Amino acid sequence: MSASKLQQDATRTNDPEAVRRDILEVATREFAFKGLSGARIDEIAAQTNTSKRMIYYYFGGKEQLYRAVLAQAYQQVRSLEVSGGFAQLAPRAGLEALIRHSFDYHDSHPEFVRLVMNENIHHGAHLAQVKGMRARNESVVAVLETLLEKGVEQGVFRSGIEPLDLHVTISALCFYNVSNRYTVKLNFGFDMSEKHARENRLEQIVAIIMAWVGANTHVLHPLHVHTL
Amino acid sequence: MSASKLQQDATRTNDPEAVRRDILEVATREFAFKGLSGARIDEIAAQTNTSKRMIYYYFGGKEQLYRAVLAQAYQQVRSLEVSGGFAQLAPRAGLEALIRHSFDYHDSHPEFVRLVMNENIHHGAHLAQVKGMRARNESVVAVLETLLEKGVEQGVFRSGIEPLDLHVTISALCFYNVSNRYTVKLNFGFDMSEKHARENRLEQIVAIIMAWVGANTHVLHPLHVHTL
Amino acid sequence: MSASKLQQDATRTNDPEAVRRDILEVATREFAFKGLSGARIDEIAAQTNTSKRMIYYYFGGKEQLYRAVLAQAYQQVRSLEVSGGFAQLAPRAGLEALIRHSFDYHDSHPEFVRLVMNENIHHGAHLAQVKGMRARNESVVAVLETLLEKGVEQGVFRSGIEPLDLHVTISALCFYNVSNRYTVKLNFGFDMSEKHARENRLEQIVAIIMAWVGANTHVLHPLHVHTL
Amino acid sequence: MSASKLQQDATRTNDPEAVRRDILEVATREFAFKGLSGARIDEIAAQTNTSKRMIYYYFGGKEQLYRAVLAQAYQQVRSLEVSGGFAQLAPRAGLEALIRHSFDYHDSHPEFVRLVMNENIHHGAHLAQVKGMRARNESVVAVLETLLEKGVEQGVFRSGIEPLDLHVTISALCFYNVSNRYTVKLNFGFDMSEKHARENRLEQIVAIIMAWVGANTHVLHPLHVHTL
DNA sequence: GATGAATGAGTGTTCATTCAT
DNA sequence: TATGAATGAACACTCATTCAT
Repeated sequence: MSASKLQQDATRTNDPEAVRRDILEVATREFAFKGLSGARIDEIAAQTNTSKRMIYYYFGGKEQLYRAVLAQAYQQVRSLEVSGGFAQLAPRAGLEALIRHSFDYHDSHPEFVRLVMNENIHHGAHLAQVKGMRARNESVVAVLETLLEKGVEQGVFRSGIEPLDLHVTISALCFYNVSNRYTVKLNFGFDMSEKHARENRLEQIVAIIMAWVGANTHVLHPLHVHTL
Repeated sequence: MSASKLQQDATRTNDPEAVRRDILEVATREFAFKGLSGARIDEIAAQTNTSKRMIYYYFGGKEQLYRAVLAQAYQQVRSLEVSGGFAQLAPRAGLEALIRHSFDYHDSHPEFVRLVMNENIHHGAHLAQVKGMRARNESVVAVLETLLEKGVEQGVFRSGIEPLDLHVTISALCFYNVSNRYTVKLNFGFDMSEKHARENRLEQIVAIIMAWVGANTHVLHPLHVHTL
Repeated sequence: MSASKLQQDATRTNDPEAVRRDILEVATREFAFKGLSGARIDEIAAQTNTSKRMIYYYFGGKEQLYRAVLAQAYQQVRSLEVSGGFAQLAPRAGLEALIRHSFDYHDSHPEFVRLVMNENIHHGAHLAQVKGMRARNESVVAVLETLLEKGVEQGVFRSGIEPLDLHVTISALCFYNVSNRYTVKLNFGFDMSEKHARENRLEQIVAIIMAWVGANTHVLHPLHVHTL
Repeated sequence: MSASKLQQDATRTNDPEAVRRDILEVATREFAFKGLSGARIDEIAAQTNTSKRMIYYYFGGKEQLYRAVLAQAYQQVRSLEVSGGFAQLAPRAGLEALIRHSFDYHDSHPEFVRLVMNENIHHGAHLAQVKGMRARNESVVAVLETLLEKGVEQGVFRSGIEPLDLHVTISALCFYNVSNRYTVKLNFGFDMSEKHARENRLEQIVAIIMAWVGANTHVLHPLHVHTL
């Protein structure tokens, strides 16, 4: 019995959850690559083991499928972050581990990064309709809060840094390294996706954030020089 | 008053350059909002003073219009950066001014930010066809190089920081603050576009970078804790 | 039950092959009448029992539909010629039968003639992309070759005539009688499509070719008088 | 002074007849190549020394330009045929000379051939509106009539052949050799436009017609074998 | 649940033609 | 007389979605 035959049988063998997963996986790739309006239902269906009709059967339509993709993508990030156990580590070690984890996650999930870009292009219109976003995300900030508090107590972090600001800083640096790969390559001829470049950049990001949150950092008064 | 002067004042301006600008302006907005495939030529035309037909007369097609929009957007950023005269300032003052300028530019040109996001979603396929990108961009890195060199010489910056890495760091922090506004809002309920939040974040970004490049920063050895 | 009701039912009868045939038939007429660029997909669709959308579903596009029409038109001619059984007849009878068949086919298939004209106007660009043309056509020449060989052997045909030249001669005379009907009518007021004219012309064509291939024909040395 | 400059001046130097000729020449090429609906006014204008506006100024529109092209093409053929002086020659010599002339004319004017094909595709709709077609053409038939009459009188041609039938036969054989070049090439791999093939075919055509009209030709009774 | 066929509203694009100068 | 800009109607083609079986 051939492989394709087996696959066909597998689909026929009435595993609704497998069908859902199959569709979702293909759709994630397509939406990440081409955006909501750029992706084609026909192309998604063609890459699936099922037919186009099933997409409508299981998800209802293109937009709903897109939302399901979004929800699933976010669910994965956050669940990993919480279960990382960073809060239990020593402050510096915990923060650094969290940074490294964030960097790696973005690096190994470019589709997630592109989906988030897409949502921002669309003003978050679709993410807004995905339930439970807020709750899922706030746990990450809680972890950072714990680490910051312990760090300040132990004298290794300076005070005055908001957990959310720290999260945004980490995200910004990790996100950009994946999100803007193509334009950076075209504008400067520098390939941020190369192994060496990625390793290098990770150390830089750790250094940047550690320098900022470090207790011994002299934060000089900004000069407020405006030239425009 | 000359005849041509009179006609310029007339209602039917017959100014090809103005028509081009009109189309380009509307198209920039539409493409930034909806992406290449999401934007509609009909809708763009409807918002112009001309007809759909003229878009084809002036630009040739949807993709070419998109490319013209991209090229113009990049041209504006870089020309401002170079003419900023940052290289002539004292190292710390120059760098800080450049950061503030970058932040302000991203903040006041969200369409540019979205266009860049879009290009990255499409793997830079269209930007690749816009000529002269590389040359335009390298001047920014040159400015940073000058400032870094002078700073190290004067003992206010530490050595070992690559100009391009510094540029990427500045960009990442400034870019993200605009690009990811919507998802941050939805995920954390925090509005990064509010006046107070923006002012606050700018000072943070300056502090982050200054702490990193500062000569007196203790860069501790990374701990290399991997949790994944 | 009304006529339109009947038609609607016919379309619903879910017979893909019938839909294909329907489209192909209408398209043949339209392309023959107006050429590739002159024909309109909308008009073709309007004359079918299906919609414009289905033309794309079944054929992919205008050019592909045109090619399908071409391929089908050629398929019909050749299949008839081969199955004519001319090669089995006595040389003179076989040749004459083939001429009469060729004349009748052109006469009763003016769309085929016009499609061929069209292809020649376009330098055969589309026919070149239809597969299996060469193989289909060479069988006709083989039939003529058999007849000529037998005829020379039996002393009823003169030697030295190439099968392909004979085919071209037959084709030229039969083709022109249909292809150039309109210009001949306008230039000389003579209607070649009238029953009497057609019957008359067929006998002439038979006579012309028989006179040429006949064993007893005195072929005089050409005079080579050039007047230009 | 550059070549293009000279040309531009030539156009500017107010020679309306030269402008007309220029447009007509380009249009003949384009219409012959692509047919009426396939040809583009923009492309014709681009190949001209003048602008698109001038085509409308001189000819009124696309269809009228097409008609002007048609009229001019026919004018050239016929004027050459009449002035050939074939009627003054001995019957056989005159007929042969006329055949050779006709072959050469078709051979060296493929655009004319294609224009005629085009007209036939369009049912002669446009040629019908060109005045004086009938008168121009009947002179050719008159020449053939004279030759046939003299030939029968002198015993070198058999009687019973209509001048117009003879004309149609000559035309058919000469026309097809140019008109159907592309399909013959694709269907049989035989290139009728090669020098050797053309020379060969001309002698064949002369032989075919001479055999038919010759006084000594035995025209056998047709067998009337129908196989369809 | 599953499949190929069908659909209508829309989407980018082209074309002959005319206007303003 | 000549030129670039402008126009609207038409044209080929696409897409998400639904129907019949």
